[in-house]
Amino acid sequence: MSIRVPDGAMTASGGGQAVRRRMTSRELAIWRSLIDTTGELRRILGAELQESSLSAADYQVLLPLREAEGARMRSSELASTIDWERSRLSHHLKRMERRHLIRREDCATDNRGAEVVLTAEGARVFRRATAPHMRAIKEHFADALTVEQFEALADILRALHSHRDDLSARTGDARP
Amino acid sequence: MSIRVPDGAMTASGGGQAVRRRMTSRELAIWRSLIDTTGELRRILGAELQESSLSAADYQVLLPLREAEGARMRSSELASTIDWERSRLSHHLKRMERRHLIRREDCATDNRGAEVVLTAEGARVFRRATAPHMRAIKEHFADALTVEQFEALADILRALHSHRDDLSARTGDARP
DNA sequence: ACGAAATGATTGACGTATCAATTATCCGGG
DNA sequence: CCCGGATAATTGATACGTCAATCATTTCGT
Repeated sequence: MSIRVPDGAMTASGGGQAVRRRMTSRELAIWRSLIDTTGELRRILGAELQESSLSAADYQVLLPLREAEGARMRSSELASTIDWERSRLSHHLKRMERRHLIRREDCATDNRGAEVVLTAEGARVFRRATAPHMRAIKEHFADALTVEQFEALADILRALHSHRDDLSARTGDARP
Repeated sequence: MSIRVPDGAMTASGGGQAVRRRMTSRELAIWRSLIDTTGELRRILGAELQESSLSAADYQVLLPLREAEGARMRSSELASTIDWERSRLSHHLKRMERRHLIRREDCATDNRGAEVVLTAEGARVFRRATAPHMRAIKEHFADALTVEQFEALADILRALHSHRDDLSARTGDARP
């Protein structure tokens, strides 16, 4: 295994024109492994969080809410902070409100708007979930890698980001 | 690139005892970036596949089915091939059958069993989806990385795998 | 000041994922 | 032979994500 790749020219991230060579089966295998592995990590971490009666989605919502001034945020601001579609957030807040983790109030300065407020219950559940969640991330992810691997991964993620930016700049489709 | 690793003590993957140090905020940030980035890639690739009227899940099911002898497989074999829970597969097959992508037949040698059969329609849709899907993976993923980054990523995924194996060996919980 | 376009947020429909429970069949020990 | 446990697969309940459509309010151009 491990084929010598001619590396025809450039790999985007800074390069100009499109890349012509075909994807190798090794690259494809790495892609699949990446998707499978991160998928499994998601699943495991989600299951661990569940023991604190929170889903990964709940956690994502509660995290910025907890940091916010007065533990409250405009719904749309929250959506853009965690990069969710508005409707997704709306559905999710409904479920979280039913469980008394958050509360929705009308916004004083804009009658269309809604404010999401962290409840005492929500804060309590979140606080209890944090340490075990961090421990789980450490156990299943951070403890697996060397310092060098972390740096390499950060580099790879940077490359993927800037590639994505290049692509959306080229086609001019920033998704709302 | 390719740094000599001092291998200070252990980073699980082969090491014995637990690691005591806390997770750094940088490691946490890399974790979040990994999850976000792969999540977005999933989303993008899923949306692209949709244009061929397939979901990512459909594709995962159809891929091994297409390779199989006679384009048919025992349901449980399919499940373990793609590492899905049986009930997940069952639900999904019901939906795919409704769309005439697959068909279910009784198994001749085991009356409990079911065989999943790829239909002509299923084969056709899958065939048409393949090339655009590969192109999308290349465009959004493979084209972003250098050869060195691919090798580093493969190495990282290997480390995560063997770490997971260590963990489940230690706690003896192979998930069924 | 008025009406059209933009904005903030919600809803309904549908597909998908997970868990627990259920049904039907197979198989091996007594 | 037959009974109990293992195995194959499905079902129902519930939570989650996406899309398109909707509704109310605000903003802006003229």
